[in-house]
Amino acid sequence: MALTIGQLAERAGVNASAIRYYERIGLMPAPARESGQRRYGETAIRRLQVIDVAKRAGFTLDDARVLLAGEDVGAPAHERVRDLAERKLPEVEALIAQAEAMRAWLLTARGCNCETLDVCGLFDPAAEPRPPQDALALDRRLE
Amino acid sequence: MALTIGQLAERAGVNASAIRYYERIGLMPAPARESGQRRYGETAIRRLQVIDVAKRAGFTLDDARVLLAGEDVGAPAHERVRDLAERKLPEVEALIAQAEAMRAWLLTARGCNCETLDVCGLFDPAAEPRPPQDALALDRRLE
DNA sequence: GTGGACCTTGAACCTGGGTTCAAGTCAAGG
DNA sequence: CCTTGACTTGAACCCAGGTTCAAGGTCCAC
Repeated sequence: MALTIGQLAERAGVNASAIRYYERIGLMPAPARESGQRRYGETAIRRLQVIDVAKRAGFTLDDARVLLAGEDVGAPAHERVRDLAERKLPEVEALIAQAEAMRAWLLTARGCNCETLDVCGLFDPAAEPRPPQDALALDRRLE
Repeated sequence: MALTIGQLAERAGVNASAIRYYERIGLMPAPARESGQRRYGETAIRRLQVIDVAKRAGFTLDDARVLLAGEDVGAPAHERVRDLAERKLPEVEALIAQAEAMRAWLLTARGCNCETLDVCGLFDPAAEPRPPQDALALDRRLE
């Protein structure tokens, strides 16, 4: 029933080295060991799933730690979930706005007829793709 | 008429160290020098503007190099602009789709009532924020 | 008792787009 | 002469989220 790190990695669809990394940064608890090797229970799978979905929802691993830390203490999940979601929403909306501006610029750019970039209005400093004033740091973890 | 790197930096709204960096990676040409110091003409300002707008439109500095390299050779700009825009559009559209999925997930998450993450359907592996099949590397340079 | 598959550790490396630092050069002004 | 300020260089550092590597331990079957 107890899983090795390799088995857990396969079941959860992540890399074994990522699991060790999560342990290092305090995101996964240090599991029991048999002759030095980590042994995981079923709950570890769910925990990795939660981390994965949280990442894809735009949270950092730091956010995920907050999410999971309360779980260990027995605090109701919905408070943490709602709180984090509320905080992340404006960031995601800013990201969308910015991406839409990029898209608009690119659509215009497809019709460019300029001989040189010097005369191309697309590249004037006032040209569209402006970040919506608050630089968000979401970008780094979307893949 | 000739600008020092500090003057150019101020006029173009970038950091002097960024200009040196651009020179290092072949994005800005090495300018003439007076007793060891870089002296720039007016064209350098425009070039930095082009780089800035290109970045904001979602291009990498590598893309910008392609854009500008043709300029130096005298090739018509519109071909490069259109080409790059055409290539970048699907990436930006994928980014938008992904961000919209994140947004939808977060909106749902705001209504979470679960006692524990274990039972929360939001975190099931099939839960929404899925990248739209092609992992795009756009994320890293949006700010 | 040996081969191979798996596990362990810490440290170094990767990406992109720069920034920061130390140590040194140069010209002008007081 | 000495200071001040802007410039020069190469190298190291920053962010997040891991991956990769070297050197070694362990388990099981053949």
